[in-house]
Amino acid sequence: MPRYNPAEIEPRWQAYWQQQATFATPEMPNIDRGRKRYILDMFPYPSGEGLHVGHPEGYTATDIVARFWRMRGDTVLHPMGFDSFGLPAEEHAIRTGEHPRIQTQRNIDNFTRQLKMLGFSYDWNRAIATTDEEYFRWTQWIFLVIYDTWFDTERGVGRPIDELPIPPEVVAGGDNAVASYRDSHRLAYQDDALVNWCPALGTVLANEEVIDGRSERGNHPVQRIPLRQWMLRITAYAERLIDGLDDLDWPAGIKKLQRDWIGRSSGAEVDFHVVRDPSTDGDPMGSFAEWRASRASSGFVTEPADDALRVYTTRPDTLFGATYMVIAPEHPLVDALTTRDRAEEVRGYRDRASFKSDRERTEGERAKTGVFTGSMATNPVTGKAIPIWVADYVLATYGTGAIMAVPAHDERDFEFAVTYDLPIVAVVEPPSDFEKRDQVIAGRACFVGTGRAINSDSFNGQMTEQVKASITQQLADQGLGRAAINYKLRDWLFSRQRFWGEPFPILHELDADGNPTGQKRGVPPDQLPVRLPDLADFKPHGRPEPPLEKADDDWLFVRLDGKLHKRETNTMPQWAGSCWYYLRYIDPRNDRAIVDPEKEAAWMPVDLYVGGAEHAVLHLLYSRFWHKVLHDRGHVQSPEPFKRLINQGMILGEVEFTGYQYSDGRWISSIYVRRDDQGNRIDEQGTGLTPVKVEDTEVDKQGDGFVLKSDPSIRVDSRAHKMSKSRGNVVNPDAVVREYGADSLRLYEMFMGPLEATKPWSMAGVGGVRSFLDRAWRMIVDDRAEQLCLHPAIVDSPCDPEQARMLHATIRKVTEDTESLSFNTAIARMMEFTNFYTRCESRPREAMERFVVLLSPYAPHIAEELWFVLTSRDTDTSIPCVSLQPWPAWDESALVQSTIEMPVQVNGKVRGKVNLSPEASEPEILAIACQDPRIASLLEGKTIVKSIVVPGRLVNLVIR
RNA sequence: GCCGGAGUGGCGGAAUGGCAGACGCGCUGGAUUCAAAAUCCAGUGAUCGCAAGAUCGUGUGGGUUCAAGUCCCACCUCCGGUACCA
Repeated sequence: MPRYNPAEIEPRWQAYWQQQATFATPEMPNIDRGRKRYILDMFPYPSGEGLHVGHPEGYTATDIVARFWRMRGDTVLHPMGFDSFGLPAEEHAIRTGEHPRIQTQRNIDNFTRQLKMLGFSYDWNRAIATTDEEYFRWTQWIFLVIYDTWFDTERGVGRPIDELPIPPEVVAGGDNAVASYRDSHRLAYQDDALVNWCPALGTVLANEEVIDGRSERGNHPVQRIPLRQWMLRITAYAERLIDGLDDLDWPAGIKKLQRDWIGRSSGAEVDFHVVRDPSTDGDPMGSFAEWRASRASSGFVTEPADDALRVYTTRPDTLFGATYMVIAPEHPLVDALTTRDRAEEVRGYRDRASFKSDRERTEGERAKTGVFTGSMATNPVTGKAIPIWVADYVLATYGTGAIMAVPAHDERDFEFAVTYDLPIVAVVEPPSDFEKRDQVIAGRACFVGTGRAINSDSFNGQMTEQVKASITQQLADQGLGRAAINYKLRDWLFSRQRFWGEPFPILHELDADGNPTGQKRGVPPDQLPVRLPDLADFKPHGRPEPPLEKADDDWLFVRLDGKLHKRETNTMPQWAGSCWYYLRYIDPRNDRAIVDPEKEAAWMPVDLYVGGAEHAVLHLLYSRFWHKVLHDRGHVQSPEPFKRLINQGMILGEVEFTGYQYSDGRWISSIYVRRDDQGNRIDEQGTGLTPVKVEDTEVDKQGDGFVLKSDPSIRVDSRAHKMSKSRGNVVNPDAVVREYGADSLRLYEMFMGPLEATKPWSMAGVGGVRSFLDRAWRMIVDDRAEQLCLHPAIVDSPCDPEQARMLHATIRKVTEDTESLSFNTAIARMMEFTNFYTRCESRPREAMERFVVLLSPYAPHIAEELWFVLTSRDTDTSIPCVSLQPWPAWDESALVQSTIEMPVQVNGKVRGKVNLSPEASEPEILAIACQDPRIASLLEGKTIVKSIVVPGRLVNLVIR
């Protein structure tokens, strides 16, 4: 019996596509550039759990778009690959001793099987994995490009390191001085950074991988320790990364997220001269010279005057109100500024602050704490001495690590000043409608807005913006300050102490005794890739030292140009491979370059990029940064990698009903509603408020919420949650395909709602789209016949006008909705089509054929099978499969109706409907509307004050 | 706290300022069946009414408009992100 049987149809057509290479992409889009489409998915990390139903959501969307544009005659590049370096494979290796490569390959195979099972039209010949040596060879090569680049701030571009101008005094210092000068300008450099060391994971993490002082992965505690790390100077590209966003067709929210993450602010740097407090007899415990030296090594461009403490502020206009200063506990000048009598207290405070995790610092009330250093500084405009405090509400890593505190106009400073009884001087007059205006002026409240300057000498009366400019200018004239721009973005901590990552292509020079000379160099490109060594033991040793240190000497030591070198043993973070994979798909087997320049110019940029919003800042910012470096160095033509971006929404688990017992205005207990093996209900009293699962059939609507049918005192809350193993609400795509078929899974995920919305799963909904496919099948196939053959209602005669209207309106709606990625409404329209035509006793073949073509990007397997039946392809082998059919066009003339129904409103309420010709003129429409008996009776005895006729839509009569 | 996004039937959702609830799920009734499944047909926002129909209805309160789910103002709730960035 030829019933619709996806289990039989789907593997057969998948094999056919593979055999016929239906979706192979040409090397070059050999037609004009406007007709190429690069449609990209965020490639998955191949986890041991296999595909999650969230993956096929974005993948189906791009697959529909790819198939749609192919059918419209464009040349489409639609590839897939695997982001296969990553922690879980290494953790598995540590647990089992099995090499990560083996498990990774197994997972890739499983993912590939699952992706093929869903019928995606990827060009599998272009598949890549970031763990392939031939792939990471080029990841290493790009690192060498970054290492070989410095950022020319004057021109705003990255340039080769040998074009870096060397100041004469550096040249005078000899080769080593020149080398370290260059190193300090490279986009990839080593630095002693305060890093997030996670003892449980045995690695250092990026700021982005730490959430509330715990690791994003595994939720382990994270400590801050200083360690020599590789950094990428992404901050040099901050401005370019902001500017580049303008031309991108990305969701406004994501652009804003990136802008805020980069966090550009403009203001001024101000130098405060430091004086000792004459009331204390202490001398400083460190020297300014030492401090200046330490700042120089961390890349400061200009140095403050000898005895100056430099701050950054966005509000230089409030300088007259700066009544004290604060430096971060980690500020290098803390010792130098601390007087002997304050030493013990300051050291105690600093130690406490360093032991606090980020979580503790930000937890709870966040009450401001701090200690006085004993030193004073001179406010450069008032000339008054103001105290310098140490407090952990000032961050060492932003600005200069020190601030001028203006308690009258900054809420944090205000809070601190109140706590420690520091003076508060208002210098900006709040507008008259500001509630606490008088309290602000009296120094008893805080105002952060802008206004007219007061208590500011010659600046009094000027508006904030003007004062900012004038004070900055005055400070610059006196050499005490200058306009400055700051970014929240920090340089990218790029090394990891892991085994399962790309080794750095860097060699450290050793002297005759085997000690590092401090000189390093890149591995010559012809010696790439630097492969991972064979390790017998993957276990971390609990020290912040990379596992590759355990490698054999053969791997570890390299003789090059007569000198012995030790390899860098850190590995790159998982982001590295995903930073440029979109380029490799264009030319995946090229062994001379990352990508052929001609092909890159022809295919880039990516026209549509679909993936989860969790990558809004990290992956998408890192990728853009690498792309811009490659662009500056002439390796790619496109300035930006991803022209259009769409974030698919998260898929939640099925809606759960949860019951609570509520009494006397509070929760008294939770009620467990469960069933035993025999299906009998078990009730038990709990003590806490443990969530209680309730069957939805036991729930009754009452008022605003739900109650349990059997016991209305039990309130029921309905809500969908994130899918998680612990909640047991994870949906497995394999199981869905087994029960309903891949086409149903694809169609359901697109039918759930808008692509970008968060939406809960519903297995009944999958059944719904499956029954649509069943109906579509029975519309065309005679499922009662013995053989696979056409339904007897299929006829060769043309459509009647009504059928033609349905057909062409459907073509139009599906075309427009597919273009705008409104897949849910396109599917709804195809359902209407099917409902209409299954009621027709004769179904013209032309309508059926075009419908199947429309369906094919959405449900490609059943479409191929129905196309096969409709076109008798078994007898006429010249007919190509439906995936290669041209997309149908609609005929406007078929959409024209002889009469249309028009609602007639009286005073804005619909009171009747009239049928009339679409060409009727306004007076005609009005006349017909007033003749309608119901309308006429309402008009009796009234006058029409106004009448609105919207041709083709409605009539509204305003009467009195 | 701040920044995004969203609040529409029992549920997922649809609606260029122009008939609110397309399409699907669920539910109710009917046909078919020995029976069930499957399928097909009809109904399904609420209230009132035998009916024709009437009134109310898109988180809350105001406003603009002939006309508001849609635009404006204020507020509430939920979800996501972020966290002392001077």
